[in-house]
Amino acid sequence: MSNFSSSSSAVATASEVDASIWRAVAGACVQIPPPNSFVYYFPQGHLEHCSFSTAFINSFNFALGRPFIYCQVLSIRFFSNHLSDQVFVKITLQPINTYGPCPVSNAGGDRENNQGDVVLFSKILTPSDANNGGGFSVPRSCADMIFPPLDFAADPPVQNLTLKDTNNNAWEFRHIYRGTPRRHLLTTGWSKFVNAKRLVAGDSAVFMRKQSTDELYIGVRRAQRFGGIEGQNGGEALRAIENAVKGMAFEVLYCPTFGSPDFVVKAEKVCEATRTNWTAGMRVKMAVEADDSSRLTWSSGTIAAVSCPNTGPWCGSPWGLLQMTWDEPESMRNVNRVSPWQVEYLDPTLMLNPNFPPLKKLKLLSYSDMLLSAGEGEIPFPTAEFNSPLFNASIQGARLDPVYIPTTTTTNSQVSKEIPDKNEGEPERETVSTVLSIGSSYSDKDNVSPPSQSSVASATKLVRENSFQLFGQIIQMPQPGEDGACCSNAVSEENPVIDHQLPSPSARVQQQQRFRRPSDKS
Amino acid sequence: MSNFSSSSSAVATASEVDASIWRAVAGACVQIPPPNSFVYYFPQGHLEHCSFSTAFINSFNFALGRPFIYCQVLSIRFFSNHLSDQVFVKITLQPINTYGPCPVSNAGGDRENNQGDVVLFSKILTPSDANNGGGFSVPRSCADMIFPPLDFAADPPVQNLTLKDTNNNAWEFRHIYRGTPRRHLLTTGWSKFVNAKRLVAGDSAVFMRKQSTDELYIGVRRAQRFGGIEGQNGGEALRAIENAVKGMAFEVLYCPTFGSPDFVVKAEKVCEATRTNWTAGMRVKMAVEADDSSRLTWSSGTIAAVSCPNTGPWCGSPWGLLQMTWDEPESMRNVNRVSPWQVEYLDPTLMLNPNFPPLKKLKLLSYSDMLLSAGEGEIPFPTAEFNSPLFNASIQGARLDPVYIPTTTTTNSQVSKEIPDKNEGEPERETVSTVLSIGSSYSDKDNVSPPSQSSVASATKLVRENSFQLFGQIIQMPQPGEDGACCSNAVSEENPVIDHQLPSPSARVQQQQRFRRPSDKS
DNA sequence: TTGTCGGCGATTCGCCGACAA
DNA sequence: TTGTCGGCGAATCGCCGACAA
Repeated sequence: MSNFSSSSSAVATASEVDASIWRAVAGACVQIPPPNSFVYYFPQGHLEHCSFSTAFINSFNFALGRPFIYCQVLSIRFFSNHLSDQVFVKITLQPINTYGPCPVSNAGGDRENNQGDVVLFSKILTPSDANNGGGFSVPRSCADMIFPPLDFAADPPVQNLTLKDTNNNAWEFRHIYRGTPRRHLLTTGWSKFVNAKRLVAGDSAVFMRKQSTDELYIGVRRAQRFGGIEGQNGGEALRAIENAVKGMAFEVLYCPTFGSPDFVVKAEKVCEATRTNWTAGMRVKMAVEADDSSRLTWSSGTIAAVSCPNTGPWCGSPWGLLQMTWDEPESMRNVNRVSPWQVEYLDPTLMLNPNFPPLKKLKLLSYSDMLLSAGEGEIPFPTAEFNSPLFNASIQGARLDPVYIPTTTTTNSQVSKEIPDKNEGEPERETVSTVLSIGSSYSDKDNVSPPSQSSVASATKLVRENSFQLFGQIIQMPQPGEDGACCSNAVSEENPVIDHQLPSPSARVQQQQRFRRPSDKS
Repeated sequence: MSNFSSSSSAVATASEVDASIWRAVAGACVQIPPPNSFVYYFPQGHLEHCSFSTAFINSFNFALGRPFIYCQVLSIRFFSNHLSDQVFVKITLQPINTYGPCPVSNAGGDRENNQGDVVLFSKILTPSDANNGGGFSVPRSCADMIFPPLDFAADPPVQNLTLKDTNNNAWEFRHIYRGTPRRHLLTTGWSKFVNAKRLVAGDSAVFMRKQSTDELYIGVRRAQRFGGIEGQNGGEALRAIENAVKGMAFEVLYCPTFGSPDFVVKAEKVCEATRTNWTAGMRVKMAVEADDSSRLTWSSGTIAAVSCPNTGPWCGSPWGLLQMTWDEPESMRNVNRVSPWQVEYLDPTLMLNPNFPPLKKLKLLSYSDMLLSAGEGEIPFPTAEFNSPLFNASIQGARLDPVYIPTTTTTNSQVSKEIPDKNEGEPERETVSTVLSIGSSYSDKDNVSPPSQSSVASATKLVRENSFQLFGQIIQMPQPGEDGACCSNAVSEENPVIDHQLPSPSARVQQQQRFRRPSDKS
């Protein structure tokens, strides 16, 4: 390879990973659309995922013609990076130019394969897990759910476990049940693992068991650190966009990371979410994972603003439409803006229901919170990757403080300063502080309590709005006095240049949704 | 910071670095054009430096209009990455639309500041340095040149040294002179440094001393590994190109790395280099650093092909014009293509002149003067940094003094490179007749007579100035006669000895002569 | 001159209950 | 139930000449 053609991908070498293991490690919040399903591809999100600067994203002219591209998923391949154990996925997409009706929601499409086969338990590493003593405190439920049962007749009960990581390397751990009071511990082998994977307190270990084969796996999730996402090479991303615009099949690469949402979204999710009249002040919730990944919890917040660029390449895009103020800002630190399909409207009438699931405040804030907060120093965290132990040798004398500080002044203490967002170079992003209507309201379907977008439906009818055409149209500030049925009228009748309709996931589709800019006559 | 505006640069946090320290760490082959000088900016090289894929680079339409942009340097700022200690530079450029004649060479422009103030010694870490025992074998010359003198009356002579890294962190090392036979060692503190910087065998440590203040510094150069260059964010690079095309000032970021040449080149170097009629079969040499960075040596090779795109955005660009076949492919592994200004034509008539390099010209120059003044005059500087081949545990006998002074009267050329060989025992001496050495061998300044630079300069002047249409013209591929007319004349007439009887520094096996006729036997 | 090795201390590492939280 | 601590072995780390290369 020549130095003039260094095409080394940022992903380096990687292994293909079993889909069910991949999903377990990626987390329940990550939904990868299945092959053959229909999706919207958001180049803007792709570029953000590749760490392109806001200035670049907002100003570069891609000659897109539209801020999203309707596609069919051709193939999905799951991977794990050899160096970091970071999981990522390669999705091949085929742009579809025929905008037919919304594809019918494929029931169970999200869980098309035997995901239920994998039992998992994840734990955020405590300082004791990561630094001290070389052992790992196994939560009881983890031992019960994942590990083979111990022979409790023995004294102490002990066994050796062999777990495979996502790159199919085997790791041996000594699992013992001892102490007073008794508890499960991983001892011998754990320290090697921690050092080899460069884990620090705040990272997570994901223990998994395939029920069909009783094989054990261990995955790694890293806490948010500096250094950014190792996503697709920027050039490859631009190539992908180029191909997408031409209508050619293209490949994208997505690394699930907290705060970096997927930019390939099931079409029906987009359709459904953009029907809601999102307005500032609305209460919404967003699914986040519980600490042990066993279930989803909700993080609630208020829409601070609904803003959408009215010029530039992303004119009219719903991507990142909602600026949020979260009830627990610490745990949602990097999630200031979300797209409509990521959240769910909270009906105030339901909110008052005492049966509404109360928020779990405590756990989510524990380690990740400390890791990301700037001020207090309760726990000496090695936050900078620079300080994470690479070799055993480096941490000598560091029982409590693995951070080696050079002898004099060092600036490593600048843990995680929150970087102010200058919004430099950002084009006119119109902030609509009052009321916006996107699309029309509709009502049907009864509310269901489990995490489902469908609950939006019943809630939406309470919001009545003026005409706001979502995609590409200049946003009109609605008049507070106007209320009522103007919405559907305005959109469906005022605009003669409706060449494509937003595909709707079900037969209840209405004709008001416009996905194309009037000026974009294809 | 929002997840929708993650503008974190790939460079993360960094410190500004003193220019002279920066240059020492970057290496003598890296020439940063001084402020106010005139340069050519090569977007193609910039994209390659940012690890854009070849496919992207060759196909993306930048609407450049030209494959290079004439600019004036507005400002230069030197940095060091906090995490990797990697040095990089930010250059602000102002495109100049008036294409006047080639700017006159600004004498001394390369050495605008007090670079001679810094004495340096670099050493490639052996496995013992990096892994075993936690100590570092200090080459004698390093101790003599860089460290404060020990009190040799003590037993053992010992002192504590405080060195600052490029991020201004201080590191303490115990420097002791002990063992039988006596030698300099760094013991306590070294292991911490190695682990903190994540150094491995094959990486280099650069020891420096500012003569004016007697301050000590230590820098790090990493061996080539996978993972690629952490250059500018791809988006920022594209922004830069966009601005450049518009004629607006723009900023580029360059990380010196072996095999990734600078894409901001002094205008006169480009002009001069592109005057030559480059043809396949030509013999050229390229300056590379010696192991200890004390001087430059030359790597010679043959132009395998001269190729230039005649379509696309880079039509007619001289960037990467020359495809090379190096005499020592191992050390030039990632340098398959070079640009004309990186190499120097080897005129066969001069090469074979027995009086060619008067070896005693530079003997009065100090160590650092050699290194830092090497770019003086007409010597074209390459932008590649020399790194030794990767180490593995079995490599034996990596030397720091590869210069062997021929003992016969025909001291017309220097033997230069020593390639560590996997075979145990004697490393093979690669004797390359075309290799010149600039600067002196260390320590015995009075005994060694390095070749003068003037001889090199004279060689340059003999490069014939045929009409090579540089800018935008399709390059004609000359018909290279196997040997070229001038070559055969020169060889037979001047000095056939070189080809067949190069003086060998010792009784060691003489390796194949790579100049012109490899099949010749000794 | 200097890279590697075997040797031997001194120093961690890493396993263990004991405690609370 | 489980995070952290002090304690104590035991296994490294790391300093040292001794050798060659």
